[in-house]
Amino acid sequence: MNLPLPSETIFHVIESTIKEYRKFAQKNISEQIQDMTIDQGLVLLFLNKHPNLNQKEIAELVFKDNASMTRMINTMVQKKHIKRSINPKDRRRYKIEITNKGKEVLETLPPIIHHNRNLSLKGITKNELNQLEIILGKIRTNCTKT
Amino acid sequence: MNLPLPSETIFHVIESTIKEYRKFAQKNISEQIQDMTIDQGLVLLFLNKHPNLNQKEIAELVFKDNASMTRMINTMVQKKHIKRSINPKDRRRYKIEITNKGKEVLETLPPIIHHNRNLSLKGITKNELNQLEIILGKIRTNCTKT
DNA sequence: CAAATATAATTGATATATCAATTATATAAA
DNA sequence: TTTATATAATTGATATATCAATTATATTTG
Repeated sequence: MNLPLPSETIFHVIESTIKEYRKFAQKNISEQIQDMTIDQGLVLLFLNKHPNLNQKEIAELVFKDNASMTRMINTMVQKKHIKRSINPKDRRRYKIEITNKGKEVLETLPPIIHHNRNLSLKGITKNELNQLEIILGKIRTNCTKT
Repeated sequence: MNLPLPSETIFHVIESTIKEYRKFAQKNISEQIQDMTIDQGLVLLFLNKHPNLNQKEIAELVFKDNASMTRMINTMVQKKHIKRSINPKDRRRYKIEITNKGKEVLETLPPIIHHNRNLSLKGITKNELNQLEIILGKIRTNCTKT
């Protein structure tokens, strides 16, 4: 069987792209905010917009599993960016709240992220973005529906 | 600043696609081979095609850093899929060789991987793949050259 | 209602990711 | 040739990824 090497496939290109973006974005965040990962930043952004998300829902939004999310939330609580409190309506799930310190950090994030997205998408047309989304969507569907 | 949520961006789509593909591919591998990760499989494929790769070069091909690669090679050595030996021409780098056991596993990999790629790219035209590659390439370049 | 099932979160074990520091060897420059 | 610099790999520390098992609480069903 003449199997192309992994490095010759589209998956390699996809992986390489998202990894470079993450490196790039992380570097720009680290230059302005100490001890903040991209994913922790994303969690703050999601919580800010949707304060009633529980851990499971946040996990899904940032592509983590529940176990990873538990530990990630732990470190964010340690850093006092968020706090956990029991949700009396359903004692299985926590209520996650952004602290004042978390809110301060949150203030500084949007311009950095905006800048990251802008630079990394420079020169790419709306139409190309649409194409990208459609094609990737097909691949994703193939993987989940098969 | 009205920043779109991360889940509304193209990066979310890219990340989601590659993660679903990895899940899908890992599931199909695990069904046939015990205790084998995608990345370990990729390392075997690369080594098979290019036997003179050192750890640093392999790392680059599978998007790991050197530290991760050291540990990954450790576990692959433990599992007796590969072995390390000193390279007399340059005693800083190891010679990595696939063992007979590694070769046996390697035999079973290509059909599985072929199947994974085929299914996940089903219904996607050559032209779409080209588009995908070009657009992602632009993003990647923006991230590395900025 | 009581038993069975489902859900959210945690924990343990092991692997991998990441950064900084270190070791050993090779190569370049004074 | 000695010194300085560069390279390949390792190690330590901490965070995250993943799977399986467990706990606590809710919900469904008989």
